[in-house]
Amino acid sequence: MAQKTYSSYPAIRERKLTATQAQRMASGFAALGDPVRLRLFSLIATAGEICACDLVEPLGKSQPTISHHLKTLFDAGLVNRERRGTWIWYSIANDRLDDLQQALR
Amino acid sequence: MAQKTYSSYPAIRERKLTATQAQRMASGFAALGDPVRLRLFSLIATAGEICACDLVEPLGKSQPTISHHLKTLFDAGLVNRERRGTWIWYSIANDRLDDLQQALR
DNA sequence: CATCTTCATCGATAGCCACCAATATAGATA
DNA sequence: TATCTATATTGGTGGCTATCGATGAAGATG
Repeated sequence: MAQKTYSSYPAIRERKLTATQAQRMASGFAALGDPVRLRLFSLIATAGEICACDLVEPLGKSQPTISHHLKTLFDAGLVNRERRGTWIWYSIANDRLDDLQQALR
Repeated sequence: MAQKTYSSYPAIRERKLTATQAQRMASGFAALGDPVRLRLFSLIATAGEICACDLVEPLGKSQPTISHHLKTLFDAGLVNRERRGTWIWYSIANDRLDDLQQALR
């Protein structure tokens, strides 16, 4: 079972956020705040898991640009990454996504 | 009853996003992707409605900076704004927030 | 080892953004 | 009209970020 690296947040409508909570939440939403990353995220999510090699062509961006965005998603804790031989497979970090979703409840 | 300006999005785990959907969603998450704005949003949400004059001091930023962030939230469709005499009152745009929350379902 | 493929990193550029001081705008009040 | 208060806008600066071409690193294969 996957490790949970981020703690849950209070519902934004119910409690005032501390500066620290806001910082962590913001890093997640900022990662989702780019259309290329959202589409990457959606491609990964609907595929279940997917090779990075299949994420370059659909968005019409260069390979370094896609790699950069995947790193941003990974650093924000939103996706998992696993090397299998030559290829790297991405999947959604469901706990992190759920935390962000619950924060907007 | 409030007008709904933004349409709902598909659940990000279920369907691939089009470029247009990703663009609109991203504008919402980008607005939430800053700790100062998240704390403003949380202050507004927990208050129900709140005067802009009460949003400057809690965050320790200048009045123009707070005004700038409030404009960003407003332009992203996340908050409502209403003038009452000298003061301006802010409240959460619940439909827009719900749409973003449901997108992460 | 030499080579091929996949992916990440580097270096550079252009555009965007957070922030503040100063100023403008608009409503209230006298 | 003159003045006060609340809020927005302007102008400027420094820092971040999206993007790409070129290059590097790491695994696979012969």
